[in-house]
Amino acid sequence: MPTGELDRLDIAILEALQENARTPLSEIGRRVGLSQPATSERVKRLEDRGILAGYTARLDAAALGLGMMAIIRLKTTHEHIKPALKAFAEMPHVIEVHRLTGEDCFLLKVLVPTPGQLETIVDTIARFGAVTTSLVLRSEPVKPLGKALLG
Amino acid sequence: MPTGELDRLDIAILEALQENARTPLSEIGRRVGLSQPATSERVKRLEDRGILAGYTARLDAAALGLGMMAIIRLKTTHEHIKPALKAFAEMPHVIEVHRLTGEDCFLLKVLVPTPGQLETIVDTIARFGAVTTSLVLRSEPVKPLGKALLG
DNA sequence: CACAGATTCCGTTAATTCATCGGAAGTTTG
DNA sequence: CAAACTTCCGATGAATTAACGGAATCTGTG
Repeated sequence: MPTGELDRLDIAILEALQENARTPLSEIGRRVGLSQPATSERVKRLEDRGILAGYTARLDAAALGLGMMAIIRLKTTHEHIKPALKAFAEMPHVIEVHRLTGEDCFLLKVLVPTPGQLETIVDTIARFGAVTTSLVLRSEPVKPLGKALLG
Repeated sequence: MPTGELDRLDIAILEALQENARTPLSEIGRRVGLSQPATSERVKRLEDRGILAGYTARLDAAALGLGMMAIIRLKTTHEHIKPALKAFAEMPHVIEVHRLTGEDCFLLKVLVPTPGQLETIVDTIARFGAVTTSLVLRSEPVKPLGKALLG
């Protein structure tokens, strides 16, 4: 069979695990119509295929005192890219780094406890180029990508 | 003690669970120097406090045929905000929605299998205002936010 | 058409992991 | 100083997962 084939059951299992990675396999199996061993085997196969890349805890940033999220865009020149990446890696509040096409070279997602911390980060990054910072007023809950697989 | 206090052990436990939410509690306990029941109790307390908000599977979007990530920014006017949010909720490829301060009102993260799908999404969103789309060339691995808690 | 090989499933059972309990040690409160 | 509280541990029972052997189905081939 081709590598990338997922049937309904696989998708349902992935959805269940994305919603709650601690749902017992017997419970998932019951929902999708499989026994616990069969469900276990499918999960293992999904892991082996690299589709299921791992399991992670969802932390509440606000409850951790990181109540402020910001998006930082950086427009810079080629020679700054490597040093910038290195600097980002060393900033614990920078939780996502994306290299982009278009006007801006990088888009960062940062979580900070205070505006002062954000200022420090922005100042550091501004050494590499032109920075645009936006506060996140509200985020919708991140969507599980089950439905995106059916199209 | 005040609600929001986390000691070294809590942070270590959260880090371990973020790295792999399926690590046995006995193993986590061994690493941080606690028994399995004590570790279990701390995890439960973190859950009750809302700090540990859940557990989720990490899926490999590329392996799922969603190899193209894009960032879409939308600049629009007040009356479009609610309908836009509703529309975003119905688009399975839109996996993150952030409302921003500044020039742009929304920032979206989308995962699509093909450029054609991206075009469809951009066209739909452009009905609400001015759209700026950037392809993501590369993403650094998302950083666990353990170190961000120490400062 | 039959038959080997492969795949995927099930039921059973062993191994692992988790939840619960009673009690000890240390801290805070009155 | 004692009572109440917290957090820990070890032990044990409950739940979950992993590892079988065998049945059913599908695939390709002589």
